[in-house]
Amino acid sequence: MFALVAIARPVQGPFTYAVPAWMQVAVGHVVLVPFGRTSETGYVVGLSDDSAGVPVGKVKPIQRLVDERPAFDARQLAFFEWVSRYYLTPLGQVIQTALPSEIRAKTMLVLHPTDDGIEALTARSIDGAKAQVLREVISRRGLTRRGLVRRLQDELEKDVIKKAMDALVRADLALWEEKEVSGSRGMVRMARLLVKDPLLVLPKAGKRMRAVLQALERDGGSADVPELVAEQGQTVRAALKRLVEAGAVEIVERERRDPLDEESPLGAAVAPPLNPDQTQALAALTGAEAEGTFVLFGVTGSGKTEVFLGAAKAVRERQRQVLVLVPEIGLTPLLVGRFKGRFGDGVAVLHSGLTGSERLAEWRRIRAGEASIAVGARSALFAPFRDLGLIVVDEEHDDSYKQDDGLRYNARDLAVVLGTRHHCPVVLASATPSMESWANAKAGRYTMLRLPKRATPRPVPKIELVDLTELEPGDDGKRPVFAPVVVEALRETFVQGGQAVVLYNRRGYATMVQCTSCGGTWECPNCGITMTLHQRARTLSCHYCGLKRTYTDDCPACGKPGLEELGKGTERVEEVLAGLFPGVSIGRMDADTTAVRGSHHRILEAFRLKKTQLLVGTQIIAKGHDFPGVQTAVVVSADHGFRMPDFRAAERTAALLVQLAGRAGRGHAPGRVFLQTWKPEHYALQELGNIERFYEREFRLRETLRYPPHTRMVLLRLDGVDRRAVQLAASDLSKKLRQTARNAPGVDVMGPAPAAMARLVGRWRFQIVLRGADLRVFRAWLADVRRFFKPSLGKGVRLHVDVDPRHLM
DNA sequence: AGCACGCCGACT
DNA sequence: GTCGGCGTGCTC
Repeated sequence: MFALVAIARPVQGPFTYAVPAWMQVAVGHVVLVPFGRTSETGYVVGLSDDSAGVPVGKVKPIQRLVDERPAFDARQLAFFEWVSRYYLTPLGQVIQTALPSEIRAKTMLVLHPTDDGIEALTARSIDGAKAQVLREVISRRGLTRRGLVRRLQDELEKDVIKKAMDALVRADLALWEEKEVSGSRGMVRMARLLVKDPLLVLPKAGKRMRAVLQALERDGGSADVPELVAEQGQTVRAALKRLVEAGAVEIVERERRDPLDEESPLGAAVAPPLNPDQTQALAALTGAEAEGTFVLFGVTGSGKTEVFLGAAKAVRERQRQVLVLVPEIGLTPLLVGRFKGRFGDGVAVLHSGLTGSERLAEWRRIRAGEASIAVGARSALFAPFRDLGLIVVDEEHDDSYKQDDGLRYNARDLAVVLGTRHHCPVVLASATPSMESWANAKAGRYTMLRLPKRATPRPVPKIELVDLTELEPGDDGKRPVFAPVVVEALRETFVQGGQAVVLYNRRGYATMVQCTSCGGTWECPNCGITMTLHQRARTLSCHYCGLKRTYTDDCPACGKPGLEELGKGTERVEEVLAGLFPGVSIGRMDADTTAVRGSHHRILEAFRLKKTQLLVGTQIIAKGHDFPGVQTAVVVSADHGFRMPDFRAAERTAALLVQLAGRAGRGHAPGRVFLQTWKPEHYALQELGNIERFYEREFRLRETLRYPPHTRMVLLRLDGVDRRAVQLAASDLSKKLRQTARNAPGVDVMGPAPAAMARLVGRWRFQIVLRGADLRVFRAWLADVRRFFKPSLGKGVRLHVDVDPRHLM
C-alpha cells in the first residue's frame, strides 16, 4: 500500500510513501514523513496499490500519524486542489494554510555532543572556533543551527560558526538529532511593573527604558511584550531585560484571550419584523432550491444583517451549516454579538486573537457539526464544514479578504467556489459592491438583490461637494484646511450638541520636512520615500518599513535651523480642528493611536458614548461602525485616493466616500456630508449620489483600458537587495514569458517595470503584469509557464506570484 | 524552503 | 593543489 503525500513546503508534489502494514491511513490524514535530511508534515491526498512510477528503492515509509482523525475529507481536498491550481501554489502549501497550525508536526535538527566530543574538549585536543562551538554544544545541548549561531554571533563570524559545526559533526565529536517541536503554545509574554516609582530604583534609566516604563504606567502597570515591540520597536526587548535585572519589571506568561469576549454585547434573541425589501431578499436566499451567488446590494443601514440572520435560521432548521465571513473580526464585534445573541452556543467564532488551542477547539466543533454557524475572518473559509447551506460574505468589497502574503487567496472569490461545491447560496453583501461582483450580476452570473432603503426611515444624507479651487488663501498665503462652509456646518453641529467625523487618509503631522536653507529632505534609507513627521512623538517615521528617527529643529544636512513642514496628516488636521473649535473634545483614530491593544475599542466607545464630539481619522473610521449621533461627515481631501497609481483607485475611493457618508445621519438628525475636492468634475465624485452610474462609467473605462473585470491579471513581483540582479532576473523572466505568450491569444506580458514603491525595507522591487482576455486561454497558458515561477530566482531574488492582485503598486 | 552536488577564482 | 563562492536540481 502506498500513499500520495503533499508536503508542507513549497515543493511541487505530491510524493509517494509506503504505508506500514500496521498503519491505518486514509485520505485527509496528517502524517510525519521523512523528507530530505529531516522529517516534515505531510498530508495524505491519495492512496494507491503501486508506487506510481517511483522506483520502489526510493520510497520511504510514513513515520506516524500526527492526528488519529483525518483533517479533511474528499470534498475539502477537491477544493484545496482547485485552490492550488488557481493560485499556482503547491498543494501542500495550500493545505498548510488551510489547516490550523496546531495540526502540524515538525521536527528540527539539534546538535548534541558525542562522548568523543566531551572527551576531546576535556583533553583540550581541539582549539579555536571548534572548541568554542563544542563548549557551547556541551553546555546547552539541543540547540539548532540557527540557535547556535545566534548564541555565538557576538564572539564569532556566522560562517565560522557554521563551518565549525560541520567540522565537529564530520569528526564525530557532535551529531545532529531530530527533535519534534510542538506548535505555538498560545501564550503571550507580558511585562508587569513591580514597583510604584521605578525611577527611584533606576535613577539612571535611559531613554528606551523610560519609554517602556511610561507605556507600562499608561496601560495600568502591565502590557504585552509583542505590543510594546509593535509600538516602540525591537529595542524594547533589551530595555525590558535591563528592567527585569533591576527588579523593576517582571515578565509573566498569560493565555491569549478572546478580545471579543468582553466587547461583543449580545444582540436581541428575537428577530424584529422585516420590511418588504428584506423579506424579498430573504425569500430568494431560503427558497428550497436556492443556489448560486447573490449580490446583496444594500445601502448602509438597510438591515442586511437581519437578512443574514433570517437566512441562517432557515438553514439551521434544515440541519445545514452557515459560514459568515467578515473582513476583520476585530472591527465587527456587533455582528458577532448579534449572531451569538440569536443562536447562542451554536456559533463558532474564528479569528486571529484566539489561542492555538481555542482555535483548534472551534475548528473541531465545526468538524463535529456541533457548531452550525461559523463567523470568522477570511481563513474561516477553510474550516471543516460537513454541509454548508449558506455562505455570507459581509462587506465583500473589502480588500482585507485578500491575503497579502504566502498563499494570496481572495476569500470572497473562494467563497463562491466553495458555494458551488456545497450546492448552497453565496451572498456577497455590501453598500458598495466590488466592480467584479457588480459586473457578474450585470452579466447574469450572479443574482442582484437590492435593499435600496434604510431599515429605519431616515433619509440617506445629502453629499455636498466643496470646490477647493475656489478657496481664497488666508493671510499667510496658504489655503485653509477647511472651507468656510464646512467650518460653519461643523460649528452648527457642535452648537446643537451633535457629533462629526472628519476623514483624512494620511497619518502623522507632515508628510515631508524640508530644510529652507539647503532644500534637503528626509528620506528613508531603506525605502527611498520621504519620511512623515509625527509631531507628538517628535519623530520622523517611514510608513512602509517603520524606521523612526528623532526629529530635531536643525537640518541634519547643513545644520541650520528653519525646517519647513510640508503636507499634512491626521495629527495636523486634529490640531487645526482643535484651534477652530476650542472646547470640543476630539478623538483621533489612525494606525498611530490604535497601535496599543484595546485602544481602538476605547476611542470608539468614547465617541459612541459622546465623551468625544468629533472623531478625526484615516479610513479606519469609515468601517462598519454605527454612530447614531453623527450629523456631519467631512472628507478633507476627497480626491486624495484618485491620485494613487492603481487602476482600482477610483473604485476604492468611491467606496470609501459612500461608506463614510453612510456613517452620517443614522440617528434622529438628518446628516450632511462634505467632500472637499480639487476636482469636483471627477466622474467618481459626480456620480456618488448614484453609485450604479459610477459603476457603469468605471466599467466602460476599464473596458477601453483592458483592466479587470474585462480581463484577468496575475502580478509577478520580484524583489531583492541587489537592484541590478532583480532587474536582470525580471527581464529574463519576462523574455521567457513573452516567447510562450505568442501562442496564447489575448495574453499580454507587461513589464518588467519598477514597482510604484520601487524600494521597500531595503529591497528593490520590480514587477511583471500578466493579463489575459480569455480566461480559459489565460489559465492554460499559466499552467504551462508555472514552471518558470520558482520562489527563488537566484542571487537573492525572490518571486511572489499574486493571482487577481488587488493592487498593482 | 533547505540542502547537497558541482563547477570556477584566491589562497596554503 | 584546496577552500569556498553560489548556480542547479532534488527532496518519495
